[in-house]
Amino acid sequence: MKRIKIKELLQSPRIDTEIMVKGWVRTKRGNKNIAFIALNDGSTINNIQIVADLSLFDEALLKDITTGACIAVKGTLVKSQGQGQNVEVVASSIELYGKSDAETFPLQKKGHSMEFLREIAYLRPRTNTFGAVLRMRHALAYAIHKYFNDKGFFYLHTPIITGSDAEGAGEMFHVTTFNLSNVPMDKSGAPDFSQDFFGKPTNLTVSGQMEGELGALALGDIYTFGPTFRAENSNTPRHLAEFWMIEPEMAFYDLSDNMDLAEDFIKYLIRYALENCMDDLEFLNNMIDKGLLDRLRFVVDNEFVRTTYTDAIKILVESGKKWEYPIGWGRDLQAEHERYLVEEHFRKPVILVDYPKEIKAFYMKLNDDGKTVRAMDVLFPGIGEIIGGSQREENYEKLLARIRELKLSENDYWWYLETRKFGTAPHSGFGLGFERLLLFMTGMSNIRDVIPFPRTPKNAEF
RNA sequence: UCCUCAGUAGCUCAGUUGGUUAGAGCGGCGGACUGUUAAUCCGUAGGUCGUAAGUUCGAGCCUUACCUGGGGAGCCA
Repeated sequence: MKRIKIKELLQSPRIDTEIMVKGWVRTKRGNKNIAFIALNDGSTINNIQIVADLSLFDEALLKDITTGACIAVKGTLVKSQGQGQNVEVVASSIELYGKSDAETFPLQKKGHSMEFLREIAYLRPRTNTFGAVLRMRHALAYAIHKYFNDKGFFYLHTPIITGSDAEGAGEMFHVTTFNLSNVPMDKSGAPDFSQDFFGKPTNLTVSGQMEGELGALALGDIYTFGPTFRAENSNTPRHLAEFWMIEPEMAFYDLSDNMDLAEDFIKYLIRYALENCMDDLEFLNNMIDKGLLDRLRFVVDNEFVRTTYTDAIKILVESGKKWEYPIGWGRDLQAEHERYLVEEHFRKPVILVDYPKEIKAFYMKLNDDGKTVRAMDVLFPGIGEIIGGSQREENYEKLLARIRELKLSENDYWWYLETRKFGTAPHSGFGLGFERLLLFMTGMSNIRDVIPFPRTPKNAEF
C-alpha cells in the first residue's frame, strides 16, 4: 500500500478507505483499552489522530510508541467521534521504524524556550514552530523565483568565492588552502598569496551585486539568490555570519522604477504566503505573535510612504523628541530614528530616498544637486531596514571620480569600470535579506530561529 | 565590540538579612481510569546550584576573573 501524506489526507479525506500514513509521534494518550496517537509527518502543521484498540496490538509495541518515535500505520480513515478533529485513522497495523527513548528524548509536549531549541537544532524541525517556519521559508523561496521568472528576470549565479572587496562592505571570511601554521611569506614578511590556491587573496562573498550588474547589462533583468557571508562580530537578533540575500538588478530602471519593483515584490511575497501558508501563519499568529496576520494584511493593503532623507530629517527635528543619537543633515539615521518614522510618524512602511553621498556606497548615482545620491532604503516596522538599493552610477568619469575621491583601489574595480566604457546604461537594483524578510513574515523575534542552522560569532555547531 | 540582565533537576522557574537535609510545576518511571485533545488522578526517582579562585566559623546567596545565553546599541541585510 502506498503511503499518503497527512496534508493530502486532510485536504481531501476519503472516509472509510484503507490508507497508510508514516510519521513521528507527537503525543500518545489514552487508557487501558484505547490509545490516541497524534502523528505528524512534516507535510503540514496538522496532525492526524491514530486510534489504536489496545486488544489488537502487542503490549511491547505500544510501549515503544512514545513521543518522537517514527511509525507507519495502516488503517481505515473514519469520521472522528471526538472533538478537535474531523477525521482519524483506526489502526489495523502499526510498524515501528524508530524508537525514541522517552527518558532522553529532549522534546516535550509542552513548549520549550527558543534558546533551548537552538541547542538541539538537529531536532527542532520536529516542533510545530520550526516546522511552520521552515515550510514558510521554502514557500517564500519558491515565491521569489516564481515572481522574478514570471516577470522575465533571469536567475544569475554569482560567485561565492570572490577576489574582489565588493564595496568594502564589512569584514570578510578568507578562503585559502594554506597550512595556517606554516604560511609562505614574501620578502616583506606578508603572506605570499601567489602560492595560494587562486594565486591571490580570496574571500567569501559579501554581495553578488557587482557581478549582478554585469548580468543586467547583458540580459536586461536578473536576480541573484544565494548565501552571503559577513565576518563581523555582530551579536544581535538581526545578524548572521551566513545569510541568504536576494539581489535583483535591472537595466533601464531609474530609482522610481526600482521603488515600484521593491514594493510590488514584497507585497507579492506576503500575498503568496497568505494564499498558500495559512495553516502555518495561523499557528504562528496564535503562538508566536498575535499581531502577525493583521500586520501582513496591513502591509499588503497600504501604499508605502515615499519621502526624501532631507524631509525625514526635518520630521525628526520637528518631532521635538529627545534622541540618544543626534540628528542632523549628513548624519546617518539610527535605529531609534527609523523606528520613529515607521512606527510613530507614518505608521506605514517607508521608503527613504536621496541620501547624502557621504553615508552611502561609491557606486550610487549622484543627483544633480551634487550632494545626494539615488539611494533607497525600505523601512519596516519591527525590523528596520529590510531593503537597501539604489540607481547605479552609469557614467564612467563620475564613477571613477567617486572611487578616487574615496581613495578606493581602482585596480580592484577594473572590470566593474569596464562595463561603463562599453555600452553603459542606466540601471538600478536592491538587496533583500531573506532571513530579515522571514522575521517579518513569521513573527519570530530572533534571526537565528528562521534559518535551519544559524552561523553566528562563536557558533558553528551542526 | 560596548551597555545591561541572567545561568539552581531533562525543561521552565522559586529559593527570605549568608545558617542544619536546596523546592515547585512540567517531563520521566510505576499505578488508576471505557474516546483522549498540552487528558486527568495517586505515587516515585532525579541536583558538583555555569567554571575557577577568594571573603567567612559557615556561600545557591557576598567579591573578582572567565565561559555561555537573553535584551539593547554599534556595524549592517
